[in-house]
Amino acid sequence: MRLVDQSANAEASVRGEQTKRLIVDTAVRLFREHGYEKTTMRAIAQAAGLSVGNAYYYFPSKDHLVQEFYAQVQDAHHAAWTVASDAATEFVDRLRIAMLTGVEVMAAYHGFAGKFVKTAVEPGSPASPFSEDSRPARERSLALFRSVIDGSTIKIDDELRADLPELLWLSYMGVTLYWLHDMSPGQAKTRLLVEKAVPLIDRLVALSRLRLLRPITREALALYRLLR
Amino acid sequence: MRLVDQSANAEASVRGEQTKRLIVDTAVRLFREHGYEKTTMRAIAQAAGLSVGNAYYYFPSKDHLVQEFYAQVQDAHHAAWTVASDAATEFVDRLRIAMLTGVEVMAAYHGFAGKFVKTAVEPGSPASPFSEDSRPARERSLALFRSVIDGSTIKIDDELRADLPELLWLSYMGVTLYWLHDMSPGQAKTRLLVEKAVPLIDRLVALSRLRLLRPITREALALYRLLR
DNA sequence: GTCTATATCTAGATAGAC
DNA sequence: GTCTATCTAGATATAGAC
Repeated sequence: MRLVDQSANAEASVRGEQTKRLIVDTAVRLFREHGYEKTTMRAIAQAAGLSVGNAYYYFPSKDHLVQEFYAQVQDAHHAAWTVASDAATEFVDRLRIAMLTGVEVMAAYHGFAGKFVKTAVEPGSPASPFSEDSRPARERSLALFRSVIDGSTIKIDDELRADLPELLWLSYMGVTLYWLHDMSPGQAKTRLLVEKAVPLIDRLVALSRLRLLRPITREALALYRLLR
Repeated sequence: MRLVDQSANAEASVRGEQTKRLIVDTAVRLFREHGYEKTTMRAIAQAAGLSVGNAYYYFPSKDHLVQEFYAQVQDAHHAAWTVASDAATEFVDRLRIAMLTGVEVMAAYHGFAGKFVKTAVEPGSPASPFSEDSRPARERSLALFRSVIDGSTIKIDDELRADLPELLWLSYMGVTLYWLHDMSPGQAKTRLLVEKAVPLIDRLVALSRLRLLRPITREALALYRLLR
């Protein structure tokens, strides 16, 4: 009896997962094809062959569907990074590859990504890159930037080393924010930003080991830890 | 005849200005009292004794009313800064005062300022601090940070000097972004950020004159100019 | 627990009459 | 310039089927 019930529940939740997946895939496809705002909940439901109420049964709001979109971009970034970083051992090369592959996987969505950031920057929003809901995606992204360092031959100040992955991730968030507002053809300015800023970061990391700059590095790091 | 017509037009546009002003004042008051999202266009119109359509005759969207809100905060910042900075001559003091007065005039709106930033970060939004519509407010804010430098006794690298006001303004935008997400009581963490980060900026500005750091300063500045 | 259908609410935005 | 009526779309409520 109990066994049967569990089996029924298991099958039911499998069906539920499939429906959930169907909604996400349809939504993301329509976002891609028509943009975020022009894709209505009614259109998503209709294209998926479901009722609007059913979509809201699985996702409390349209914003929550964006979260799933992030996850897909995240996966694409990870895949592209894994392939492209294979042979690179220099920190400066690995960081450039990490950022450029990130920009590349986002490229197709530049037209409407601006609509997403609206909800992402709002304090308390589940779509915020700093939110609890975003933790899984954030952890994966942080792991990527940890691998940028760990796979490289760079020497890093011991104290900086612990926080560097997070700092690189933050700078990648900054690049993303710039990219959103970058209206140059093919977002060429963002690529230029990466090409030029990455060597600067590389030099700063190296400089931070100098006696002259050590105090200010320590202070900046202490402040960062205090306020994050 | 022509004279009479012009007079009539003038009177009409005066009345128009009054209506416009009435809408703005009512909207900003309601934003203050109930927050942004809970203040509907209907409520604004009703409280002002006008129709919704009339409000839209003067302001193409609710976002455009936010712009007016910014302007008022801007004015308050300028007034507070002028009073508080009077006796300060050290760059580090003046920058701290500029940032802290800014945080103070925004304090009352912390609860709902997060709703504003949603529209402000969207590329192409008139409410963006980088937009053409925001130019007047931005110019006034830039003038404030120019006065931070000009009223001080600090020695600055010649090349840095030209862009420093803009860089300080940018860092103030960063402080504002942190403040939005700062849920500590009284936004104490943001105040701490200002107290600690301002001396760091002060030291960085001083360090940038050193021979050792000059090349990297030049490069960073060149990149900034290229991409802004 | 999964899903449909439909009516309804809310609020930003617009159209057209006066 | 100003109004009323209307549209659109996110979101909710309800009632019921499997």
